[in-house]
Amino acid sequence: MTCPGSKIAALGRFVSAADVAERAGVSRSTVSRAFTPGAQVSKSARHRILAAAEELGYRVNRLARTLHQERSDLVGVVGGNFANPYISAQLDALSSALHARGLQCLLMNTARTGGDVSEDLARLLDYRVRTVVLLSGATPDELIRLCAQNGARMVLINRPHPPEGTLADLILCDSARGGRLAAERLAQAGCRKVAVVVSGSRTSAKTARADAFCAEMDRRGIPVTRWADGANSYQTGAEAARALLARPGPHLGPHIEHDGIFGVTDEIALGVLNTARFELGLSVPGDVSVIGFDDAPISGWASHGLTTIRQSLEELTRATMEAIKRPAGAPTTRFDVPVHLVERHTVG
Amino acid sequence: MTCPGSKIAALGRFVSAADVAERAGVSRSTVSRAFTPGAQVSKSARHRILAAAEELGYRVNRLARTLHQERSDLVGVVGGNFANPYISAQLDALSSALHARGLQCLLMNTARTGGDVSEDLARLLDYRVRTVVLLSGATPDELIRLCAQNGARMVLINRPHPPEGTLADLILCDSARGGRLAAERLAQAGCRKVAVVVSGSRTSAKTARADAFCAEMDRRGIPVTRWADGANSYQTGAEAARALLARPGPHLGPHIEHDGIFGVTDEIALGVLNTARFELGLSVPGDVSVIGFDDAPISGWASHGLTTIRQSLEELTRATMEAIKRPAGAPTTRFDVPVHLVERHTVG
DNA sequence: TTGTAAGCGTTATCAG
DNA sequence: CTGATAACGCTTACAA
Repeated sequence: MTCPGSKIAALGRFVSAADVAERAGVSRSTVSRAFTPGAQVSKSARHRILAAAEELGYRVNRLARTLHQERSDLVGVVGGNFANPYISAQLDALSSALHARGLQCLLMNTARTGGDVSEDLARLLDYRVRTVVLLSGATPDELIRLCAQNGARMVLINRPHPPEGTLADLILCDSARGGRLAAERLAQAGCRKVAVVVSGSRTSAKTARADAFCAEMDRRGIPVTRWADGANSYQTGAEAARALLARPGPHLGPHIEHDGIFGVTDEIALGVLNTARFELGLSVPGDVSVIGFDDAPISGWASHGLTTIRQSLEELTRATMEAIKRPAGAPTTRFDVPVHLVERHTVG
Repeated sequence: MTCPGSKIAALGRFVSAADVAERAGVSRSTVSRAFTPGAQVSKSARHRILAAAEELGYRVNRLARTLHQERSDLVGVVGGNFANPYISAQLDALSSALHARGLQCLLMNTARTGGDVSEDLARLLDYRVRTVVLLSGATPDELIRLCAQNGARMVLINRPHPPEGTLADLILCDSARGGRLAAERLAQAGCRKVAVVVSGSRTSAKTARADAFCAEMDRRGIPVTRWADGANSYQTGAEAARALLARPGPHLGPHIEHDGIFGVTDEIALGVLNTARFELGLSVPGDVSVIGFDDAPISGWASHGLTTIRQSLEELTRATMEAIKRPAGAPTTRFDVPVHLVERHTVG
């Protein structure tokens, strides 16, 4: 730095426009104008102001700026499991897209919270977020009401049965089709007794996937066991595999065996797959076929090669951004994200 | 709802304290007091106010509140690769811990940005974050200066050579020890010619891990090839494996072979591992040993069983939260996160 | 082109 | 216990 007198003076507080105004010898309004895109300021004033701001480390306070505008640049993103291989990829893509659009991502992790979820979510509104995006987890009616009353938009991702009177943009991958595709594929592989592994949660898209799977199997007269317990996690898949694929033996009680398993998320399916292969010593797809849902990046890794139902991350992110970009008063819509079978090596 | 006249009237804008005051028949100040923990309000007034607020869907505007206080509840979290298996786990833990502490997480994804990174990061200050946490990516001097000038704290995670005069809390896992442990383990396995795979980035902790690894190998007289190219990704590991483990043959040019590879992150190491096993048909650890760094959750999966250097996620998160919780004026410190070898099945 | 003044939704101070 | 009133840092008429 060659600017004379530019010794950095840490104020211990945020630099304000008044500080800059004083340094540049203009009024606060002029400083404001210098930072407002379409405003009229003389070249020399702008130059002095920008220099002063640079020296002092001034940045416009967007919190204060937001007090004037009806919408902030804050987008609340809510989820409960950012370590999940698909959700983390989704979050990575979404946060990147938001950033590119000049929007800020206010992240809220609702998992592992003892308290009131609806109170937690409502906290997002304290920051006047323009939109709340629900990636996963519950959708309390309370939040819906709050958003509606405050004119904030909501974007619900993969929530097949949105609460009554919801004022939200819906983004849905075709769970019914996906579940059906999974069933068809296992049937085609010649499975005679199958199972579907869902997490314990009630209202999610996972249930819809499982339902469609069961319906299609029913139609074909193939018996299906429904395992619905635990979280949406690898561990759940592992536990299910131990129970559903137990080999008959003197100490094991009744003989339970399945030759095809559908995990409603890839993480669950990978838990099933690895447990079958490495813990139970089964051949996949020789002894049992496994199919998942999502197509998370790691599912394609050679260590897994999981056959799965893909919901395109690009499409999903594009649709989410479309919804977020809608103007405040626009009517709500619904975006459908296509789904298709990705053939790999875990179904016979 | 049994309240008469409680029909929800969506205002299309955020509900303010003035709205509540009018409905409850009190002044704005009293409304404010009703929402301030230690304040004095009559029981009846509080009751009326809370009821009105509930009906209208009022929430205290923390943006406006922040104008008065010197610190906000916003913590900026910056990273570039949230889909990485270790970073996503870290983000999951951190966001959860922040939430439990009543702090909000303002997430910024700096990857895939064409623009000026330092300008992007500075945008966080526009929201008056009390602290900026850098999970990964570059640390522009510009940002350091800006934070210092504005009295915002910084927390630098695994940035071994912080810029000169940095006013930041440092959180460091013992890269030197980790790199050495990896080298010792490969040497112990009898490796004679090893390689280390780093991503292309310069200033990160990954370089320190690689340096320590090389130094220890040098000391032992074991030749080491350094592959430093591409991103911190699975793909980088895969490409490195193809180059470093190429079998001799007429069309391949010089014979390049290594019997031990250290990937400076688990994601890289997993790329090496899977490519060696499934694409090159090599036995791990029979033909080649592979060791990683991080101990991401998926490294422990039976499909991988990666031997790795673990940096405890719990310790890391705890230290990060400690740093975040420090009061505004507290002197900066340094937290060391221990590191140890996790023995699994990819080193002979 | 610039400055003055009002207002955004809070909280804090100070009378009453 | 409550209500004016003055900040907080900014934007935006309005006036000069």
